[in-house]
Amino acid sequence: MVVSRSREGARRPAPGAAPFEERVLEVVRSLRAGEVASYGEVAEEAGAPGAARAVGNLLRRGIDGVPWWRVVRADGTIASRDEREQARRLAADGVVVVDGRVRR
DNA sequence: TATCTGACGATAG
DNA sequence: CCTATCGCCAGAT
Repeated sequence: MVVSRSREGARRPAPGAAPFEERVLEVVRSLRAGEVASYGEVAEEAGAPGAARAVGNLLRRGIDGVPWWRVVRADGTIASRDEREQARRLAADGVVVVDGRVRR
């Protein structure tokens, strides 16, 4: 039928779906010690492909109870305000960090 | 509704 | 390896 498909490609939150923020936090909380994901991967997992930047802005607010340090840039570099702290936490997780960059 | 802001990402030089 | 751009997104103004 015709209906107006103007916004056809737009990825709007499915009716009843948890808002962006909650979906993202859920993904981050699912990361276990030793696992590292990029902002882009988290965004995709959360059902918001391309929203990597928005993910960073969300974690930037500093939510507690969320392993924010397990999220790094796509190229493995650390991106938090306290790179030292993030590197320290990653190391505690057993992740190899060399020169501010996650080894893989 | 229009802009501005960034813990992003890909690309070109 | 580094800087400059440009595209994208959700939030805040």
